[in-house]
Amino acid sequence: MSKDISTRAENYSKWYNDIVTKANLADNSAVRGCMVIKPYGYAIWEKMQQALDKMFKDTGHVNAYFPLFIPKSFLSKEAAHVEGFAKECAVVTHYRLKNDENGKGVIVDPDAKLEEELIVRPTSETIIWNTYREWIQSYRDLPLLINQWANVVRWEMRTRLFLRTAEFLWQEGHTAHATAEEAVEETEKMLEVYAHFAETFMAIPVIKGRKTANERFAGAVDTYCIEAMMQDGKALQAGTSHFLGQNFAKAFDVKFTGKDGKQDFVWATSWGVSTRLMGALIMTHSDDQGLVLPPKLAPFQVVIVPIYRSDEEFQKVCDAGKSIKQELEKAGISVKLDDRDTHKPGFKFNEHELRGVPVRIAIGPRDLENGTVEIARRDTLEKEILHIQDLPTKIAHLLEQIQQNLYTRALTKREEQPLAFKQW
RNA sequence: CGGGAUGUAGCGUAGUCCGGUCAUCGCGCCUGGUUUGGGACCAGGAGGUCGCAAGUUCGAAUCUUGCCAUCCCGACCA
Repeated sequence: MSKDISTRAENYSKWYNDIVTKANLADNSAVRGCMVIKPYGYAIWEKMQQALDKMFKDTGHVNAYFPLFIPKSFLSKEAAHVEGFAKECAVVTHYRLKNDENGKGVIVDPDAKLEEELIVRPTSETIIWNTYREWIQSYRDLPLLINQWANVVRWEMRTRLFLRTAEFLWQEGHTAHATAEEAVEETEKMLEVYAHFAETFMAIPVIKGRKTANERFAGAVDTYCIEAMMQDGKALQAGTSHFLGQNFAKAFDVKFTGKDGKQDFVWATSWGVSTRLMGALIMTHSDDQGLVLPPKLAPFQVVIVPIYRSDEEFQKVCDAGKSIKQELEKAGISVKLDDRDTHKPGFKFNEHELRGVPVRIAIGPRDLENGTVEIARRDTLEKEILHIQDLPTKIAHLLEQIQQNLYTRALTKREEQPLAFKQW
């Protein structure tokens, strides 16, 4: 609550940081610009991954994994690409440490210098297209529709938790096609997938657009993106999909023989979303009480808080809580029973609000007598009393309503924003 | 990478200008008891290289220099 976090009006940036850290999503680490994603934050990311991964697979893609390291020479094969990334690359120059002869600790062993330096991938086009050369000979090998879940490193000067970190998690799709038309179609299709994901799962209305020439991805012919409006009136680029033309095929000499027997370079796309989506999620829905999560991405959708005085009451309300949990789970709702006896109910109420749990159920002795519970929704902070037997259907409905309300609310906010187009 | 600010216990802070029992207070943490429908109360207790490193000085949280980190504004970027 305001006891813990700044308000948006006071200091928007501080409010954002407070939510990330106080809701236990992530923290800065000992490594400059790199964050520790904590279990609760990672659970949200896993939810996003699951939903996206399914959408990728439903559109014909498969997952694979390519190396973290890229030979330096690869990066320079596509001129615009290296131009774009050169300034923010971490470079591996040695492969061994040794004890410092003069004192404590270890030093880099000068004898263990790599013949060719390795770049920690800022993105994987080069290593992937170098590999595709071996995989693609014929039009029969196309299209090649591959996605990778990975971490990448971009040595950013100014970092912010989730929004811009030196290392971040993402997925990168890399597809190869026989024709330009097909590749453009893929680029547009994946942008649609991202837009659909943002609106349906994250409850974030997005605007689809195309980047201008100098905003384009380094090495792309055309860059499409989805942008979302944050509560401070700034737009956040939430996902990009690139039509790469034949740039990388030419750089890595990836040709295929068509039905007509003629050779041609392969057409390419790449597309990605990152842990920055977490930042978008946080900034779009949260309020001065803390995080607000859309039910479809909440690690648990419902929390049950037992209220009791004696040990005997504790047993009774917990038993009731357990059976409610079971009934809700049967209805496909994820539930956590907060049966910690080390914290008071009021403390738990505030904590779960701070962490954005969509629905809270409070159950106490009074409820046991009446066959009711008190439920509270996080988005509006409204409470009502429900009969226990109605819970599965009513809560399922309520969760849908919250999901919808968050979207509508975000859309309204966007429309009310003055046209101050600033970007993160 | 340019401009500005900050760094004292897990968190938030007092003290820094005017060097000298100054390491303050709150939250949190631990123990015991009473509590439990919106962040409980009482009593006791633990916890600190004052960001790091040099320097000035009889003496440095306090002054000087360098470094590191974080935050804000900008440029750049997913």
